[in-house]
Amino acid sequence: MAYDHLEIEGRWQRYWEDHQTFRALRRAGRPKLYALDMFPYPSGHGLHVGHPEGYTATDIVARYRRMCGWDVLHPMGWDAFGLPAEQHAIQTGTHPASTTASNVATFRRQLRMLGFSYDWSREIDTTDPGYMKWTQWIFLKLFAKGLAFQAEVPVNWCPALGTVLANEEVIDGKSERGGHPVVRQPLRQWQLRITAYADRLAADLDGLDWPETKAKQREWIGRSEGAEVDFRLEGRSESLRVYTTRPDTLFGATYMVIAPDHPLTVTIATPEQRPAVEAYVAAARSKSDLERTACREKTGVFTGARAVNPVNGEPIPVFTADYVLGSYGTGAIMAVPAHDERDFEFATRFGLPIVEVVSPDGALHGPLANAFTEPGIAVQSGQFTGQTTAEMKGDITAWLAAKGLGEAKVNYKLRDWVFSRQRYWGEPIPIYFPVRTAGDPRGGDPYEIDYSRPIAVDQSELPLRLPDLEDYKPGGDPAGPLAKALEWRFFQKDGAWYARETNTMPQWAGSCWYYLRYLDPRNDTAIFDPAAYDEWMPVDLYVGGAEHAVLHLLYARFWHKVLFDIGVVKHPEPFQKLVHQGMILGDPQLIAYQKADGSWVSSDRVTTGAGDEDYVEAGTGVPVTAVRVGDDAVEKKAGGLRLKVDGETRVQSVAFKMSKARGNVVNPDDVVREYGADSLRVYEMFMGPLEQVKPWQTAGLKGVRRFLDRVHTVARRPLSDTPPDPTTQKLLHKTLKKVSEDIEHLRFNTAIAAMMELVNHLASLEAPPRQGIEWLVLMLAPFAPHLAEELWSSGDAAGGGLARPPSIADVAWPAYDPSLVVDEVVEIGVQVNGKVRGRALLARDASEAEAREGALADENVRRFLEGKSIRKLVYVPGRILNLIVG
RNA sequence: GGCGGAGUGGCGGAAUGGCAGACGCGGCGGACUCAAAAUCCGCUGCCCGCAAGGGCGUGUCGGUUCGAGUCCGACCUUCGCUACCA
Repeated sequence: MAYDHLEIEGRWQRYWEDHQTFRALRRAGRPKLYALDMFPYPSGHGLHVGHPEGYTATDIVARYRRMCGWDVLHPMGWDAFGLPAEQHAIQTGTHPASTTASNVATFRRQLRMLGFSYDWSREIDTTDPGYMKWTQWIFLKLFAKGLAFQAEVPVNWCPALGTVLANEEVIDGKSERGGHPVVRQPLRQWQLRITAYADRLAADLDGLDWPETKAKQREWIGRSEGAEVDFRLEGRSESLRVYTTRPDTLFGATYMVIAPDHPLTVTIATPEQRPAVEAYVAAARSKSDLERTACREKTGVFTGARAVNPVNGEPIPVFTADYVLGSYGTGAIMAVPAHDERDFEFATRFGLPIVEVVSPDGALHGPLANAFTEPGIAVQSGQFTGQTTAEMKGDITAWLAAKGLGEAKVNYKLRDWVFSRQRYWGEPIPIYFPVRTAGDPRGGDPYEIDYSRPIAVDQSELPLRLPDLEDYKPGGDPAGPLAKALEWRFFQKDGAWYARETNTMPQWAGSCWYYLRYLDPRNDTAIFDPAAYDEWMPVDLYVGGAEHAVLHLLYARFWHKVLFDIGVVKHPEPFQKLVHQGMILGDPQLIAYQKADGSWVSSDRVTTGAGDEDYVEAGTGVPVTAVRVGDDAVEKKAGGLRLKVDGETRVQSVAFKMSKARGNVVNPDDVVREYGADSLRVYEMFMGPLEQVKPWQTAGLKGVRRFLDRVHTVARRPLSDTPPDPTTQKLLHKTLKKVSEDIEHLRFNTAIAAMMELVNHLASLEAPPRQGIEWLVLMLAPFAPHLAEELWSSGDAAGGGLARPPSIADVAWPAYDPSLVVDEVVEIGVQVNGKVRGRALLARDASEAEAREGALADENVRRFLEGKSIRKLVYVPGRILNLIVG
C-alpha cells in the first residue's frame, strides 16, 4: 500500500535536525570515515538530478559506517563565487551576494529534502568572509614562498567591452557578444608556480586509489625527457636553444623554427625579411589559441637567419611559424622532417630537404612518403650510425654535454596557473602596491602604481573584503571592476599612498582547500585546529564529476602539497579514494528515420553523414531526417522495435543529455513531490553502476517506488515472533552479507536487487518473522532513511510493526553468521562436451564419484551419453560437471 | 590524430573462467472489481516444436581452455577527454 511520503519524509527530516542526529563526533578507539562530496556551485537553476547521484552514494556509505560504529564526517558547503552571479548583477544591479544567498537557500532546501546525513553545523560558503579570510591566508603563504608572482600574460582583451574574455567567448577574433574586435594583449597577471610541483604531482599519483583520472592528470602534466641543444646563429653572437625529445635525430635537422612570440624572432630577422616576419608575428599575436589550432594548414615565414647544425656544421634556415609554441620548451625547435609529422608537413609545403636518419631496418629508403616517428636504427648519423634510437639518445646527449653544446632536460606541458581574474565576484587578492601621486588618487589626481613592488596585506587585516559597487560592469580598465572602487582601492599608510590589487582570484581558489575547512569551520584564529586535522584527515572517499578530473583535483593537490611543505597538513595527498559518478541522461526517446519523400528507413540502415547531426541511408547516401515517434506508434517484433504503420521499419531508442532545448530535464523537486526522496535516492542508485553513464527512466523510478511500497506493506503486517524458517534464515544472512559488501564496494545497484529479492520472499510468507523485517529495515536504512526510520519506530509491540525507539541511524548494523551463507546442497549444471544437458542436486562438497552418479540420474544427460564412453570428467565442486565423451 | 571507457533481451542492467540474462521496467495471460486504476499471481532472449526437447545467441573475426560475456590478438561501432607540447 502506498505510504504518505511527504508527511513521513518531512517529519523525519525535522527529527534529525531537532536531535542533531548527524553531528560529527570523534570518539577514541573507533575507526573513522571522512566521506566528501564535491560541493556544488549554487546556480540559479537549483539542483539537477545529477547532483543527488554522487551525494546519495556517499550518504549511503556514511550512514552504513555510522551503523557499523564508525565516526563519520560527512559535510556539505557551497562553491559560491562565480561568473553567473556577477552576470546577473550586471544585468539587474542585484548584489551578487544576495543572488548567491538566495541560490544557496534553494540548494540547502533541496539537499535537506533528500535526507542526506550531513553535519549541517559545518556548512561552509567560499564567499563568506570567515572562509575567504583563510583562502587569502593561503595565498599569502604562496606569495611568501615565491609561488605567487606577477607576469605579463597575453589575454583576450576587448576594448569595446572593456573586459578580458575567455577563449570560448571569442569567435573569429571578435567578441561573441556584440562582435567587437578582440586583441591578444599582454596583461599583468598573478600566476601560481604549480610547475615547481609538476614532478611531485605526477609521481604521487601512484599511491592513490583513483580511476582513469590519474592518466588524465599525468597527461596534463605531460612530463617528457629530452635534451636542450644550442644552435649557433651565423653572423650573430647569440645562439638559438631548442628542446627536443629526439636528440638522436639531430643529424636530420634541416631547418629550425622559432615561435612568433619568441623574444629573438624579430631580432634575428634579416633586414630584407624583417617586414614579412613582423607582419607574421603581428598576425599570430591577434589569433587566439583556438583559432590557431583550428586552422591546421601550416604557415610560416623565413627569417633570413641561418643557424649551424652543431653535429655536422651544415647551415640551416630559421623560420618562424605558429605551429611552434613560445610557451613550451625553449620556444624554438630543430625541425627533423623525416621523423616528425608536423615538420614533414611544413617541409613539404616549403620545399625543404628531408633527410632520413632513423630507419626501421638500418637501410636507406630514398624519398619518404611520410615521417617515420617510431624508434629504429640510426642512419646517416656520423659516428652514431647503427645505434638504436635508445642508445643514441643517451650517447649523443652525453656527447653534446661534453662539448658544451647541450644538456639533458626534463620538460612539462603543465604551465603556471594564471590566477587573477578581472572580475568582481571573487576573493580579493590580498596585495597592495606603492603609489606615486601628488594629490589624492581617490579624488582623481594623477597617480602611478608601482606594480613591481607587491606588498602582502598583514594577516591581521584579513579577510580583505570586497567593496560594494553601484555598477558591476567591467569599466574599460583592464584592472577589472574593483579599480572603480576608489575609496577601497587607495589608502594611506604612514603618509604614503598605496593601491590594492584589483584583480580577484579565480573560482578554483575556494575549492582548492574546502575539505580542510570542514574540519573546523568556525575557527577564527587558525585555518583549523591541528587536533581536528588528526581526527579526520585524510579524506577517505571523494565522489564527484569527472569534469573536475584535471583542473580542480590538480589545483587542490597542488595547494595541499604547499600546505604540506609548510607543515600545515600532514599527508602529502588529500584524497585517498576518488570516484566519479556517471552522467545521467534524459529519458530515452524513440527515433525513426524518414526520407524527404516521407518513406521510412530502418535505423540499422542509417549512418551519420558529413556533419554530426546529418544522417544518410547506408549504401545510397540519401539524406534522412531523425523523427521522434511516440511509444504507441511502435511495436516489438522479432529482433527489435518496429513502426506499427508498416511493421517493418526499425526504430531506435536513444537517450540524450538532459537539456532545456530537448525538454528532457528532470527536476528533483517534482520527483520528490510525486514519489518521495527515498524513491529518488534508491532509483538513482538502482539505475546501474555509479561510475556509468545512465539514462533516466521514469518507469524505472515507479518500479523503485513500488518496491518501497512493498517493503512498507510487508513490514506493517502482523509479525511472527517465532524464529525464521531455515530458508528465510539463510536468505536473510546471505542478503545481509551481500548488501554489506556491496555498500563497501559502492555496488549499490546489486545491493538493492538483493533487498528486492528478500522483500519478495518475505512477502510470500503468511506472517513474516520479526527478525526478517528488522534486518530488512536496517539494511534499507542507508538507502531509504525516511521510510526505514518510520518502519523502525512505528507500530505497536503487540503485533504489527517494529515499534523500536528512534533513531535507526544509531542502531548497530547486524552481523551475519558465515555458516549460514553457504548452501549445503547445491544445484550444478551438467555439461556433455561443454553443453549444458541437465542439472544435478548435490551436496556442496560431493565427491567426484557422487557427482558422476548424480549426473547420470538425469535422463537427458543419459540420452547424450548413449553409445559413447566418458573420456574425461571435469568436476568443480559447487560449480560444474563437464563430461567429455567420444 | 592521441588517450581512456563501453558494446549482453524491446529498455536499464546482472554474472570469483563454470547453468548467460539476477533485479527492475515494458509486454502477455490470470485473480480481484459492475468497470477501470491500484494490488496480487504466472509467463516473457530469438527460432523450431502440441510437448519432451532441440538449434542459435553477450559487436565482428581468430586464438587459449574440458569450458570464454569474462583471458589473448586483430578489427568494427560508440561515448568521453584531449588535441601542432617538438
